[in-house]
Amino acid sequence: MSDDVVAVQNLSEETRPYSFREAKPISEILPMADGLEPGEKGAANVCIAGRVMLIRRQGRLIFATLVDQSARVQLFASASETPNFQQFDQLSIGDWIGVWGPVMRTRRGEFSVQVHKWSLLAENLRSFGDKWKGISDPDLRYRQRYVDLWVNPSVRSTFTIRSKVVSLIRRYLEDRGFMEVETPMLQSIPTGAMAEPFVTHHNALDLDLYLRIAPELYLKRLVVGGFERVFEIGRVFRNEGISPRHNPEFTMLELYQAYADYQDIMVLTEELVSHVVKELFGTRKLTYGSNLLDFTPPWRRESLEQLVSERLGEEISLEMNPERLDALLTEHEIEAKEGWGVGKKVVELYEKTTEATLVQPTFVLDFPVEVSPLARAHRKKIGRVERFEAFVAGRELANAFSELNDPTVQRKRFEAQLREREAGDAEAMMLDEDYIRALEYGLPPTGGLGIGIDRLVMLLTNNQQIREVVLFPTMRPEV
RNA sequence: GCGCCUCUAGCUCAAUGGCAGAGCAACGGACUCUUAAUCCGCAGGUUCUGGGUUCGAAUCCCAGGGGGCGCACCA
Repeated sequence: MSDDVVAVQNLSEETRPYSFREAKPISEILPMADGLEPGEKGAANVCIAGRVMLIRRQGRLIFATLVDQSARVQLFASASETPNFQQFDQLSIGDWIGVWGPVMRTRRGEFSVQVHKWSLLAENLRSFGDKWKGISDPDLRYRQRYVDLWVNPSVRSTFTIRSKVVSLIRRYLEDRGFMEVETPMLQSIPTGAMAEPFVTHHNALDLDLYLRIAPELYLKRLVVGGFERVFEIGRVFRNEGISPRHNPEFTMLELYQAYADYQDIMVLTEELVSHVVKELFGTRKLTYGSNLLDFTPPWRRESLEQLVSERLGEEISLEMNPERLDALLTEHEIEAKEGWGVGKKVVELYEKTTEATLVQPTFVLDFPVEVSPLARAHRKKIGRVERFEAFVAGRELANAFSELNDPTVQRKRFEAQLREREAGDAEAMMLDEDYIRALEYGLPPTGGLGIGIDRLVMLLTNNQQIREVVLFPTMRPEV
């Protein structure tokens, strides 16, 4: 035994160990149950640590359930063999202890660790809630996630999966030659998406700065700079309403691949997502709500106009009769705002009527140029851009395009956005002069992709609420 | 931002105009093979806050606060 394991003389602060590093994960000792008969004690001693989450006192015999990150196991403490038995008897649910002793099977057959030596690592002074129901009040769960994680095992599982998802994506992209980079979160021109930013202030520069709403323009600058495959997984911030599907800060994956177009990115997207699903669950199918989703490539590819036409049973296109389009908007209770062009109206109609019906993974292609200021014009279809959104279970999973790389056209697109901004649209995209300058140096043909990690994790963990996949969702401060 | 719902002991919940309760947790005691759930005992409250109606309010009304859901916005 090392010096780490301090013999327990009493439970005072001074005797508590500063480390307990020889503890093994409980999951590693569980296989030692093999071959043990009920009532039999094993030969080997083990050392484990964790929280006491249940205690069953039988007088001079105590059963407890010790839980660590990996698993749980029963502790068996007897007055005759456990030192400081009286103190052990006084343990509370939630106390952290380290234990040393042989494995065994109780007479009833439960695999256990006998407590031959133990140490209080940290005391729990508070309640972990109802022994059976734990805590369920959402407010309490989000504010005190450290309790939620102990009393609701599925919560721990959700965040374990989240971590694996990010890790799998990172490894997948690195294996394909992508380089991970970090770009500014504090930006003087918050652009690259349509959203309202958070404002902050830098004192030394006496300068208002904005929390980024997207890393997009910086990542494309890096492609101009010669990094041909870059990605960033990071937080973005949007000053908008909070809802079951929106948290003010959320995590985006963005990637850019030189010499690729949106067709290449489509293949990358379906392969990336189906790879993650396969690695996590061993299959490319998964249940979300009442739907069985099949991520096996290739996913359906269909133009936005075709999809909305199918849905409504009549031809919808940018070239359709404008009066008929307006009539359809009215029919579907969409109130057209000042300045909406045909493209915006068609997209609104699509969003209102069609998006929710796209259950199986679907690539929605070729958006109107009007709603896509950073995407490159379609090589064949006038008025459209080479852009797709991936939809799954009625929700947007990814947004991607062949990147617009003509500085003159880009300037005109920004100027159109500026006019919308002046007309009162606070979320219209802002002009970034340096980005235009970067394009003037030459951006090769490039495909780009954005995936909302939180939404992806919701899908993969069968959660309908973003707060279930964000460890500490944004809340008002406690009063 | 708008609408609807909700807030009772540390936790999970009862009590719907008439004495604020239970289970779990806590606390005291008993118990050497238990499995969320032994037995006995003991405590535990600004019923979110502030007004109002009423003989009487956890309950009805008004305002405020926290939370949830829907809409809007978006990813």
